[in-house]
Amino acid sequence: MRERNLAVVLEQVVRCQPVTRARLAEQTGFTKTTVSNLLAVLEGAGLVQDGALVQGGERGRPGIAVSVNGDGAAALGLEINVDYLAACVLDLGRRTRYHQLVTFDNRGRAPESVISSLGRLAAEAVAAAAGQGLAVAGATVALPGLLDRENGLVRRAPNLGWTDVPVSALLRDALPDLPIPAAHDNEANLAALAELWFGDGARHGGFIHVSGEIGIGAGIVMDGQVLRGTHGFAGELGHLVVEPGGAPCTCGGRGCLEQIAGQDAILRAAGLPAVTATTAAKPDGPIRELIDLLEHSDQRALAALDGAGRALGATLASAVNLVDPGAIVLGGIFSPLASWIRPAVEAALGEGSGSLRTAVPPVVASELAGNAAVLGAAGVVIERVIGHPALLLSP
Amino acid sequence: MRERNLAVVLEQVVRCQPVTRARLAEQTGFTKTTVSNLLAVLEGAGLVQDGALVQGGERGRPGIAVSVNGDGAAALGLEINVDYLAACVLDLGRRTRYHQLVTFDNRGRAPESVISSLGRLAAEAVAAAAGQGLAVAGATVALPGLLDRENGLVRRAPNLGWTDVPVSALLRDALPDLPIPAAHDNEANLAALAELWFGDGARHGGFIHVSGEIGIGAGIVMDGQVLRGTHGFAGELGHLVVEPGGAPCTCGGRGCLEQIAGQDAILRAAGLPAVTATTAAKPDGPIRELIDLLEHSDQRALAALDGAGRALGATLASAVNLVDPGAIVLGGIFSPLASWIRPAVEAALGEGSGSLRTAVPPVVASELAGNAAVLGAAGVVIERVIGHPALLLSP
DNA sequence: CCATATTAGTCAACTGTATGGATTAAATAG
DNA sequence: CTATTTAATCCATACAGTTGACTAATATGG
Repeated sequence: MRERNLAVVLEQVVRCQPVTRARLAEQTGFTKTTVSNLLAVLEGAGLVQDGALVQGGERGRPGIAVSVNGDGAAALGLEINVDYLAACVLDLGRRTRYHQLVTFDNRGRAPESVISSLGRLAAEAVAAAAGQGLAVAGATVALPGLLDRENGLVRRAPNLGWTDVPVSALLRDALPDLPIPAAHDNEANLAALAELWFGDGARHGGFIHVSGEIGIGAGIVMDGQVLRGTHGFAGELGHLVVEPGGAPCTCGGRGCLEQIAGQDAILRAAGLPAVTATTAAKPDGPIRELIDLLEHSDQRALAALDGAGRALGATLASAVNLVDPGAIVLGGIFSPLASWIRPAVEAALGEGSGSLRTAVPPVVASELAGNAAVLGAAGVVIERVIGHPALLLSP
Repeated sequence: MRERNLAVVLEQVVRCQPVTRARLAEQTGFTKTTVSNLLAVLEGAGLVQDGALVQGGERGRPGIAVSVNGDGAAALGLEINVDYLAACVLDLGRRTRYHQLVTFDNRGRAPESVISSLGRLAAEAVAAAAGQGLAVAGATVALPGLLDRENGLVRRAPNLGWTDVPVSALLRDALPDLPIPAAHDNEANLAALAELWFGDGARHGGFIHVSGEIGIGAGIVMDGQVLRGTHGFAGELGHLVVEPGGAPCTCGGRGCLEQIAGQDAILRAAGLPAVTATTAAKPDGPIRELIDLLEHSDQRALAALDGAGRALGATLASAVNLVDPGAIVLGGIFSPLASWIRPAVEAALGEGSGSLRTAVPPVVASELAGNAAVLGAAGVVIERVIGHPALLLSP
């Protein structure tokens, strides 16, 4: 019970950053006494902080500004991807306090080896955080591939070449011991959550975050949560069929969106060499070359993006009819390409989504681009701390 | 706090029907004393009942079987549809205690008039329930059309001819006053929930319930809840595009599934006259005629269902990739037609859903058919009572 | 047939947590 | 300088669930 109420108060503090105890009492429905007591506990755990005096009304005693303690607990986000490992540390105020990206060709390397490298990266991050007076509360790892979270397995990560890898166990061994047990989740899901917590996804209620990478994934966020599906495989937007009987796809089907609007397909259509593995936001990747072409109004490149956009929009129309999102967020490689791809997406989306709905959801570009997944991973820890502050009490 | 704990205990009682206090204590984590106290409160409210003695282990004192009181509170489900009004009363044991369906051509009638007829039906149902010693705790109304539940409006119900009707207010006036305030929801959503609570949808984890009526709607159930979408318009499966540039649809688009696998399209393809409004499970409707043809292996009819099934399956493949349901449940007109349509659905579904997933979700026929929506409506009340038993305490 | 083990349920004292009303603290208005 | 308003805290109280001992009802085994 205490646990729940601590969470309620802490959530309210986070939402309204500098608040007085009196206002918290109004908002939460607790008495001022209770709020004071709960805040005392949270302050003891280093989660909140008293600040300057603030006068609320016209006259009367000024209140004490309570805010989240930016120098107490911190969250560690980690990411394993095809050609890099990444780590970031966020404080509870959601500011980035440390960020590290190490290029690393992980294809074919043994999972144990990759994860122990990740462990070293994590240890560095924890040390760096400690140097800034931050105590890392927990970590989450972003992984590319299909996960079986119940059993702690990576079912298949085609781009890493992993099959049925017991990540949970490996991570337990490799990561430093932290108060909150380590978690892991799909890259696309975490990127979508990052959009919710750090981008402006929250303004739209629910949304679909489209991650363009080698494949095309989507994270569907509704009511502040990712839609996972019964087996955790929801959001496979890239394998919706756009051209029945079209080009064969790695999934075994034909005419999947991925084959038409995926990174390789776009590059090929634009006359650039396709690459087998690349990161979305890399400043010098093939996407950079593509953008150069686009900025010089290269006709082939423009046509490539128009075609991809139309396919993507038509597919999203299906998703909109099924899921009714408040917005479509273009992430991954689609984020830097948004100016060129958005018009076609919007056009196709408008044609395909029923006129019954008042308005077609707006299509916006993510501002997080390549860092979305790591940020989301750290965000999970932050949400965890806020939702269960009792985990950080007492030894 | 008490409220929550009452709900926890009651939920457990419902789940394990006859249970002893000792077992409840184990399952809920409360002490035996606490369970006893909470049960005393619930018994006072007429929600649970002590039964016969039951011996649990090999030896030792036998426990008292606690079960839901089937003769205490009851739930009223109501439905407004194009050509009928319906009401049903369920007890907390989920048994149907009263059921009434009145044929009524509601097209064009003023909403006030329809709702006051519904009010009379509701009053009869409450009286009938009282005659059986049941106290109706609340009611929910199933409506065909797009709802704005926040503002209590029917936005559009094309088949009823309603636009922006303030149902909430009208219902408040027309329905008898009950301890739990009346609610309303979309027909398709409630049918899906009925499948969850009264069919065997629960076994599959999450599922998509496809309602074939004049149009084709779907209720997506995940984690025991309906996926509503940001504006409450999720599940518009019938307006996913199957044939780009195909036949124009009432929604303004072209080639929507509804135009290929909807009731009218199937009837037409089978060589039967299309009808503008009919209820799925009516024993003497045009669907009955269609089934007659099918049972006599009429080639045109068989081909019609094969074609509709392939279109439906292809569309569902998109839905499966996006939402990852544990099963597809065929409801509405698809339920009686399941034997003939299922093979094509399964075939198309198998082709279109990515091979990444281990298994394509099973396609099953709903056993509830036409009554699903009313049952779901009553089910909502039952869930409400179980989730907030405190609402039925004290005056 | 009776003692013992075993399981179910209740009773009485205890503890933790939030509430309510009064109190102290710090500002502005006149 | 006093009255008023708002903020925060103090202290006694009530509620709810826990703890551990106790009673009740059955089966086992000598």
